[in-house]
Amino acid sequence: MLSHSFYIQPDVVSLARDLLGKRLCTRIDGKQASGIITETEAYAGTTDKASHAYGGRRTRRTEIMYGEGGTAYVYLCYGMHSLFNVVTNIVGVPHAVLIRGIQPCAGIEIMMQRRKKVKKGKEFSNGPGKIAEALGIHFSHSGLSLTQTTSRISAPAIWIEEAENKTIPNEIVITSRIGVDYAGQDAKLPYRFLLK
DNA sequence: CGGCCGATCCACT
DNA sequence: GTGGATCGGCCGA
Repeated sequence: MLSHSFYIQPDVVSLARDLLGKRLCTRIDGKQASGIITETEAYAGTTDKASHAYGGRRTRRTEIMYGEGGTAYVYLCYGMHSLFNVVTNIVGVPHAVLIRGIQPCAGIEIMMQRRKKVKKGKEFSNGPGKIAEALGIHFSHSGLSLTQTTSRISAPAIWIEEAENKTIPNEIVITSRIGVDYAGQDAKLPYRFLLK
């Protein structure tokens, strides 16, 4: 499991890149599931027009981002999708990384069950709403620690760990972020990272 | 309190 | 490529 020190790194953009190839795991409703992170986006806090925390905006929803790095920021989008983000940096700096894609690893059966509307053969983990649904992550999980054990179980409900396979830098594709046209010039920033 | 909108997904053409 | 689903959050009055 990645340690607290990983999440409090000051550069959210390089941290987003470094999350590629790591394994995102959940143990929710007694079911374990995991996948290798294949797509991320960095959201750079108060100076980033695409961020919910742009301009220092603080609300009950965004308050989670102002907390210590290493917690989950999950919010409802379009009235029906939960989007999972990793909060980074120190208290008071509202940086976050949106997880947009995984390659299913363990618990594929339960993930397909959770995404049962999708016909067989269709992709079911290549978008931020899809991966949260497949992994059982809900916006009510916002604020959960990714590093601290809760109650008697041996791991958090959601955590990230190193994977065996090595990420090769030249297999990483960098583009602008998706769905943030409202952010003006900031929509063009090279803050999206994908594994080929 | 009313109204608008969104870090999306899916079905259909 | 287009449009509908669907509702919490945010803002202005």
